[in-house]
Formats: sequence, structure tokens, C-alpha cells
Amino acid sequence: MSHVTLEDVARAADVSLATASRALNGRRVTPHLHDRVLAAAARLAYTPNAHARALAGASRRSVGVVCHDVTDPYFAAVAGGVMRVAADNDLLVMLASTFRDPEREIAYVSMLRAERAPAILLIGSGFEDPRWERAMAAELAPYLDGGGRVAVVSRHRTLKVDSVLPENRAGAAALARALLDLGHRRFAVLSGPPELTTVADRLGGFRDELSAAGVALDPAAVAEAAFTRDGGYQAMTELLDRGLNATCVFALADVMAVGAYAALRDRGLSVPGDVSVAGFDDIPVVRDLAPPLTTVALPLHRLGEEAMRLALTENTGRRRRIVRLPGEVVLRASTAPVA
Amino acid sequence: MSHVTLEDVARAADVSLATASRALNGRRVTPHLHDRVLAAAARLAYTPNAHARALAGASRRSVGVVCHDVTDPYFAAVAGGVMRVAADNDLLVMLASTFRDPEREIAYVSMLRAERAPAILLIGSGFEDPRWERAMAAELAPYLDGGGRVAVVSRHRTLKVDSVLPENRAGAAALARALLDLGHRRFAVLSGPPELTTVADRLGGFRDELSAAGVALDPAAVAEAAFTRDGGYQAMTELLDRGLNATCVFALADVMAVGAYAALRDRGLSVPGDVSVAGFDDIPVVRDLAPPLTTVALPLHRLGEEAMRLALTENTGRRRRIVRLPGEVVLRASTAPVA
DNA sequence: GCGCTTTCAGTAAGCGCTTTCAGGGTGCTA
DNA sequence: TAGCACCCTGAAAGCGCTTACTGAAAGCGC
Repeated sequence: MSHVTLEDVARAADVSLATASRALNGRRVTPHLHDRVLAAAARLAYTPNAHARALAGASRRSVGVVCHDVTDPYFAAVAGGVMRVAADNDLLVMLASTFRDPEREIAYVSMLRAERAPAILLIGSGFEDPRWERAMAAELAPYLDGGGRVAVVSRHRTLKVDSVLPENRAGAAALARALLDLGHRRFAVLSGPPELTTVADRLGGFRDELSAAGVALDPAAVAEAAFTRDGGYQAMTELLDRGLNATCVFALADVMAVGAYAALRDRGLSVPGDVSVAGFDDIPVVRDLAPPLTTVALPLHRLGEEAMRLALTENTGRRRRIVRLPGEVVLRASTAPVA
Repeated sequence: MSHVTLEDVARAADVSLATASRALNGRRVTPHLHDRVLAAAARLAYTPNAHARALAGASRRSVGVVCHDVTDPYFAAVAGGVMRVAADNDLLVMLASTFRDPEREIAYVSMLRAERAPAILLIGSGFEDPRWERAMAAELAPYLDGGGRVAVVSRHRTLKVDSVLPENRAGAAALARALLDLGHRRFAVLSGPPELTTVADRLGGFRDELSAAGVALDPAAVAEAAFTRDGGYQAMTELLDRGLNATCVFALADVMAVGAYAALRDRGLSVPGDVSVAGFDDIPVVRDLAPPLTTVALPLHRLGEEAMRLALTENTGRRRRIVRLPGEVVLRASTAPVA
């Protein structure tokens, strides 16, 4: 058995295609016919073919969201915000995970473009590599020309589109200040891949604020690894192997801090007794760690909501819109004052 | 500027529409013309209109996944598995979050049906309410008739479709046995909404195994709340207020156990010193809690992978296929032997 | 060199829907 | 009762693409 089409419905209701279409879309039709069409549609379990509809010029109802990894609580939270707003607007969300592969990211945008999604959201740090950013810009340009909406979270540089930007630099600086206030002077950093703009911003903000206070960040005390829990574990272990000489470790993302906790625990070191730990993002789980993690709280849901809102409303101005959302330092038990 | 169409490409390459289409789809075409078409397409930044393509009968490339809540680590992990397999097969995934609202769930399936997605995955417990399950079955029937593929994770009863079923009942029973072996006799349970089949199965398995060992589960020691972290906090608090008289608390989901930890901490109670805690699922974060959580480990990624695989391969038999995945009890530091 | 098969480009017929346009009732006015 | 406006319904034209089907040219054997 094949699909039930509008024609089947029209025939069953004994009206023309046009009338059936109008009745189903709430256009003016005699109540009598209207009911007959709806009844026929229900009886046949009719579902309009969205492709045909889209092709014929109706508006599309599903937006595309591309993020690095749905499995990461950070993206899950942001996606949650996106979905809430999407649901309020009766939109279907197509969520894609790129696993931080720029090639796959571009492939996804291309697919979304093919689907003629009315809007595309790019969630998550862009790449410092100008080659990729340019390729992405090239992919996006014709889409924008064709009336597509694009909004990004946490991504800037090359892409000239509406953006929601967490204040990574300022947040990291504020955290540095708070940690200095606690008396810390010797720091270590658990860093992600330097080609991510988020990494560059957070590390830069932290380092600069330290410098301003006359505290130098030893390059040897910065360990790079994947921007994940396991990356955090690995980076922390590496630092420990090198002989950690810091009173406080700053993980550039909370997920890395989680890994760091595990690494520290495996060595029998206590937080914050032996070393203080701070993160960035305030993903939900960190307040349930033991000890609860000091971090820079970003309004994760709002990041997603604002991005969706940007994509939903027309940009009437000539310049791209930018929504900056500040982070707030939250001191919890994972950081202790230096004795 | 409007969209670049295949016709534009054909004109630019000075060939017919058919030839352009064939060249772009890798069908046999003289190399010379082939190159000319590809060059023209690249020059014009052409992207085929997926809707037109779908309408014209080409195969669809995006599957729909409906889950309760992307924000929940359980679903994130399962979705991760789905996405990996989807990516391997070059499929785009449309992920939707229903926030456990059955009405929204059906609306999403309807939209996916309209999109003529080649497959629909339902991730997460169904509802005991036969009204909803029947409505869902009615929505799915014509889709299946029309050649759509459906696979579900963790859902059974009414829906007669290919399924991946974690062995909730057996897992809970095995956990009960393990806890009994530790000497526990007085238990409390943090339960989710009883209308979720998952809740019914886990609770049933646990209770039955206890009974078999001659241990009764006091109905007053079962607290119901939302199947979330906050639900766990609330249920645990309620139990504590009632005067907890158990040596071990079983949270029907790890996320609830996380909330329970917080509630216990707020009362100054230690795990497992004052009370042992066990969960179910083994979401990634629980091994990083302090203390690491005893739980029934489900192969979360595999749940998603298997479901995607079921949806991707044809069911040649006459009966629905069922993949049962066992859970494994993992004893960690959150449960201690009774002195 | 003739008639056959084989190859490959082009023509055209939809896929299922929305929407413009035209036509035919109906109710009103004169 | 004739004339004019309206309001609805129905017929038909696409939306952009794939894919038979058609036809021409080229390759082959005799």
C-alpha cells in the first residue's frame, strides 16, 4: 500500500484538489465541504507530503542545528534552550553532531542547505584555521543570499552572521581575579585544542589577567588535550607526571575539570586540600561533584534560546547582530584560599 | 537573488537537464561533459533541492529520532550511538525532544511522517496509558504501510515494531541480589512516574527479587518523583522527612541518584557511611561522583547503535525483531556491606 | 559498405502540493 | 426582472528534480 495523497482525500470527499488543500490549510471554504474534507483526511490517516509542500512554496518548518557533540553536557544544555524556543514556535529541530570534524560540519551545512531549512544554527567554537572558516563562509553565503537565516553560538572571526557570544575572555579574566584573591600565584591550565576559538579566548583572558597582576603563567604548566572529560583526565595526568607545581588548576571547560578530578583521585590527591580546581561553563553536573566545582557560570539555556530567537527574527539593520552573554564566577568548594 | 537550480547549471554547462542530473549523481556520462557540469555547479555554488529530489523519488537521507530530553545524559549517550551509525551511513539525524509530553511526541512523529523520513526512532520509555500508546500505534501504522522503518529503544507493550530492549527487569533483579549479598535487608526506592514502562519494569524486577529472598519492600519506602536529577533530590528529601529506615536506597535511574546524593549531602549524611545508594543506567558521569555510584551498567551507546541498525536493515522475517541488551551490575564505592 | 547492437544525450512525464486564474452560482440593487 | 458584485469552487500551471523513453551516432561483423 502506497501513500495517501491529497488527491485521494479529495476524491473521497468528492471535491477538487484545490478545495481539499484549502480546507486542510484553513482557507475559506464552505463549512459543509470543510468538514467533509477533514473527515476524509482523518479516515484515510492522511499526512501531507512535506516535500511536495515545500516544493510548492509553503514555508518550511524545521530548522537545522549543528553542534560538536550532543553527548557533551555543554551542548546538551544549549540544545535544550534551542529546542524550547523551537517547540514554542512549532518548529522541528534537526540536530547534527560533527564530533569536531570541520569537514563533517561543512557537509552537514550543505545537507541543511539542500533541505532548504529556513534557519541554520551553528553551536560551538569555530576553528582558528582560516581555511575551514573560509570554506564554511563560502557554504553559507549562497544560503544567506537565498534568504536563509543563520545564527551562531560562540563563534566569530570569519563568519559575519548574527551571533551569541559568551564572554569567554572576560569570564576567564574574572575567574583569574577571583583565584588571585584567594591567594593563588602558581597556576596550571588544562587546555583544549588551540585551534578552537573558545580555547584561545579563555586561555588569553586568563593569562592576560594574571600578567596584569604580575603573575606569569608557566608555559610548561599548560597541558593540551581534547576538550572532553577524557581529555581533562589525560592533561591532568600529564601535568602530574611532569611534577605539578601549582596550587590551582584551571580547566578551560567543566568537562575537563571532571576528568581532572578523576586523575587527581587516582593519585590520591584531594581537592581542594592538595590543589584547587576551577572550570568554565557551569554544566549542571558540576554542582553535584564532590567537591562542587568552582567555575564561570554561563547561562547555557539562554545561549541556545537567544540564538534561536536571532534566527527567528529578521535582522532589519545593516550590521550583524551580536548578543553578548556574560559569565559569572561561582566560587564553590573546589577552590580554597592559600594558607 | 534566488536559488541556483539544476536548470541554471545545465544552461551554464550547455547540456540538458537530464545530463546535468546524471553527471551530478555519478551516472554514466562522457567525461568531458561530466567535468563541464561539475565545474558549472561549483562555480554557481549549486546545491540540489532536497525536497524536489525527494519528491522526484530519490531516497531520503535523514532519519528522525524522538527522545524525551536531550539534556538527560542517558538520552545523550543513546543519541550518541545513533549518530555514530547514522554518520557512518551518511545520514542526517533529526533529533527531537518531547520533554515527556505524549502529545508532543505524537506531533513529532506526524511531522517526521510528513517529511517522509525513511526511518523513525523512538528512544525512551513508552507510556503505560493505553490511550497514548494506541494513538501512537495509529500514527505509526500508515507510516509503516508506506514503507517507513520504525525502531524503538526501551518501549514495548502496544507497539509492534523492531525494538531494542535493555533488560530492565533482569538488571534490577541482579542488582537486588547483589545488594542482598552485601547484607542489606531494608531498602528504599526512588521511583519515577509509574506510567513509564521503564519504571514499572525496574521496580517490578527489584521488588520481585527481594520477595524471592523473603525480603519485603515497604510501600512507604517508595517515593515517586520526576525521572530527573531534581526528581531524585525531591524523592530523597521526602523519604528523609518521613524518617528513612533503610540501609540502602535504589534510584531507578542514575540521574535520580545524583539528586539523591545532593539531598543526602544537604542533610549531612554520608554515602555509603549512613546509607548506601545504587542507581541504574551507568551514565558517564556517575563514575566521577564522590563516591562513585554502584549501578546497573547499560551499554548506552549500543542501545542507540542497535536501534539505528535495526532501522537501517530490512526485516525479512514476519515477526518484529527484538534485540535484548543485558545490564551488568557494577559495584562501586556508594554501596557498602552492612556491618 | 550495410544492417545490427550499443552508448549516451535529450525530451518529457510525472512526484504531491499550493495558488493563480477563470467561471458559475448567489444575493443584492435598480 | 435584468444587471452587477461577490464568493466559492475547479481547472491548470508550476515548484526542481529523477528517470523512463526516444532517437541519433558510433562501433561491430559479415
